[in-house]
Amino acid sequence: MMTGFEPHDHVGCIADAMSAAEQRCASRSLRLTAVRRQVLEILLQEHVALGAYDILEHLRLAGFNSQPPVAYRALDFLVTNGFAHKVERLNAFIACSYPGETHSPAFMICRNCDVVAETRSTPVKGSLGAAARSVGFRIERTVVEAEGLCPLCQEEAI
Amino acid sequence: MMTGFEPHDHVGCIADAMSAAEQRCASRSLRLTAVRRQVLEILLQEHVALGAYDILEHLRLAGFNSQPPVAYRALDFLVTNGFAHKVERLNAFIACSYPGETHSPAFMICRNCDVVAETRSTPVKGSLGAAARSVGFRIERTVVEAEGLCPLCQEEAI
DNA sequence: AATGTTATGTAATAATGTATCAACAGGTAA
DNA sequence: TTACCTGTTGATACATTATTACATAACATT
Ligand SMILES: [Zn+2]
Ligand SMILES: [Zn+2]
Ligand SMILES: [Zn+2]
Ligand SMILES: [Zn+2]
Repeated sequence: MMTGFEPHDHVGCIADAMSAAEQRCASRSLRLTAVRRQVLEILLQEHVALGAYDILEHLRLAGFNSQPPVAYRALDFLVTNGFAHKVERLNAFIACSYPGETHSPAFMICRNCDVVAETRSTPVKGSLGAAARSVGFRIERTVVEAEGLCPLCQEEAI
Repeated sequence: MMTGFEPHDHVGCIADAMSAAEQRCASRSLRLTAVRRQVLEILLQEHVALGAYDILEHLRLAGFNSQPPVAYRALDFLVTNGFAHKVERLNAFIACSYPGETHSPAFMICRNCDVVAETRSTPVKGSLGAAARSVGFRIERTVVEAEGLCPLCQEEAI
């Protein structure tokens, strides 16, 4: 059930995510405008994280003549509403692999090929949560990212 | 044993860290040069994360006429050798609270007052480690950061 | 239609991070 | 000593990432 490293039906993967986004926006009366839809599609094309300026390039190829704030706003919308995440380690963005389910994402980032896989994490249940409780820190959001080598790049490295 | 949120002997906290750094550098034949020492002292002054350009300002106040690469190089040295960490969420750096012990750090970041507390994490033992094993991803380094409200800022918010 | 709200367009700028190369200092080995 | 190697520093320029500010446009409510 891991996207990213394992091969999978990527066309379906994209279609599912888009229709999930449609429905979710409809039911919450969020406006999935042209720019936002386009940015989400761009992110869904690949399981790598794209920088805001990568997004901008793709937007221009798609006929939008956009400046940086346009990309950042669309990304902010997608992140805020759970359709995408920011990968802090890369200052870049990636489509969510589990849209519709509220969750704390965790990422595995291959330092060689830049593929990113998302999984769900439960950081509040682990040592971090214990530390937070012991000092009275109230966790609102967590960033959990692992950097390393994906299965394919491990083979190559041999 | 948590620095950052809890009051503590900060002068001793700084002195301990500096002498630990001295010894460690001596025993490993690492060169704790003037710039590196100064940057570490700057970081140790406060339990907040400082950006590279904040460091540069402090360096200039201390009589160094330094350009960006100087700060980044010194920070890289400190991070590589375990004297400091980068807080990815903030694109900023903080002195290590557990120097001398190799560890995976985790941070609690107050979104209101910017105080950062470091604790140790064991991400490989939790759900992230399980996910990594199940797909064959080899973790080399982890980023674990929690954003929220520190005890003091929770009180204020009432 | 009038109004308030949300989203977009655009220019300029700020903040963060790198590449490059010359100069310099310490150690090592003829 | 001299020559050489290595790591560190100084300095300029450049590249990337992110935000501010303000004007315009689209949408919703009355
Ligand atoms: Zn997700
Ligand atoms: Zn890889
Ligand atoms: Zn540490
Ligand atoms: Zn606080």
